Amino acid sequence: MTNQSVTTGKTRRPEARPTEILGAALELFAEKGFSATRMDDVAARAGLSKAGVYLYFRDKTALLKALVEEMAGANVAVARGIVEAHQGPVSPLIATILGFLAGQLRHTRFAELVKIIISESRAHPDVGRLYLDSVIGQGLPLFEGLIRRGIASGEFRAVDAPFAARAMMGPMLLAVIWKTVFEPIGAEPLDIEGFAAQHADIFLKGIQS
Amino acid sequence: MTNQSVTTGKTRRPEARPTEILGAALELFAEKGFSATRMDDVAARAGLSKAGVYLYFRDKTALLKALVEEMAGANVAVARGIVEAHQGPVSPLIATILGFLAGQLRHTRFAELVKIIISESRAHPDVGRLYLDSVIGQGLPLFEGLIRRGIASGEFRAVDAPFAARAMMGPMLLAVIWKTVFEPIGAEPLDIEGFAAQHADIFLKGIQS
DNA sequence: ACCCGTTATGACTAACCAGTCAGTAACAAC
DNA sequence: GTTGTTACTGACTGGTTAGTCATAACGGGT
Repeated sequence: MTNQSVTTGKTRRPEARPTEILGAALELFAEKGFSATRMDDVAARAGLSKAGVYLYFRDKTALLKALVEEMAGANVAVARGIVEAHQGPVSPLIATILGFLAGQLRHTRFAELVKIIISESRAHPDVGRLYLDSVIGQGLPLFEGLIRRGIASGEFRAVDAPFAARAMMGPMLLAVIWKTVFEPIGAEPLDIEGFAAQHADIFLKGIQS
Repeated sequence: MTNQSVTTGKTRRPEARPTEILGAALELFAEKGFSATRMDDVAARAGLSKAGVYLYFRDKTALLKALVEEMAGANVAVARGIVEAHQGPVSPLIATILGFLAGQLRHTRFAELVKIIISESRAHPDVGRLYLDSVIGQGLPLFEGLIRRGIASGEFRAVDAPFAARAMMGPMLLAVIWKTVFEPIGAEPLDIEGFAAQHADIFLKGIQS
């Protein structure tokens, strides 16, 4: 509307900046890790100067927080919607969720982001807490509820719901670490979707009544 | 034999140094993380000067490598011994191994070390590779073999052994991350042994034929 | 044509820390 | 004692980089 000027380097496009900067940051964080990424790099890839980045984000950490909020927020909302809308036996839903998660790990930067949070949470506890509150604190109760539903309906035997929910997520975390830590240094690639399917199969048989 | 002088600060004790330095390093790495630990800190806690540390270890990385070799080497050897000596049905052995691992996570710095390897493997790929070769590369085949044994004897159904072995370890990795990443920033503590037991129960029922 | 607020930048600073090196203290041998 | 060797240290260097600031370009409004 307002600004139809050329897309050349030096033009100013205030509204587009934050998105561009976050895009650049996400790419670089995923490629090189958080601490190895210099603010100059982010700026360069976003097409402005380092000082320019600081017009839109207070901190290097603010970049990471924004990325976590963005990705986490979206995913949790989707998951909550699916879970709450679902009727009938929960087993297929659990399998679906695990498959969906596997797809997310393959096709988005979700895995890399989780790995960064794990690596940086000692140096940046607020980021860790943000993830703990907005992803784990939302997601785990959702899964616990699902398992409780299954127990109540007689579909599952009486396992400990918090433990079971964590056991359900464990292998997905392993997939994250495998992909982001060990594949880059030479481990043979893991077929995440196949793995998730096999895990769902074992897990569901394991809690079936 | 040779050196019976006083144990005062400035005396020289060449034989004891490496152990003392590694001990200090392990404590500090576990407390503050690898990059946040300064060589001066390690030196101070070990009771000598920073330059002194460099008489015994080439690098900061060399400290980490030595720690990984030490802890990993020991654990894998034990596991291999137990697995190879075992006769009869493998289910109880798998439960035992998971319980043993849970104990190790609670009572040693194993979890912290794993977390550090995960965090630092981008900046120090040789450490990552060392762990990949000496722990994962040794441990996983061991568990895969166990599962194959169970399948062959009719104890387990025909699951994919590599996937199943990873599904078996996934929740233990989650315990590592929970303890070292989220508990320090305020997550409620996880009863690792209870969790491991519940997981073993689910997992074994899940692969039973 | 000229403002003037907004958007942008180059150049700088301040802090941090792994790793080095020239030199010192302790001990052993004689 | 004196000398040679080993164990050790204080003080320094060099490289790195997040965040700042004074100054410049832009462009819409009049």
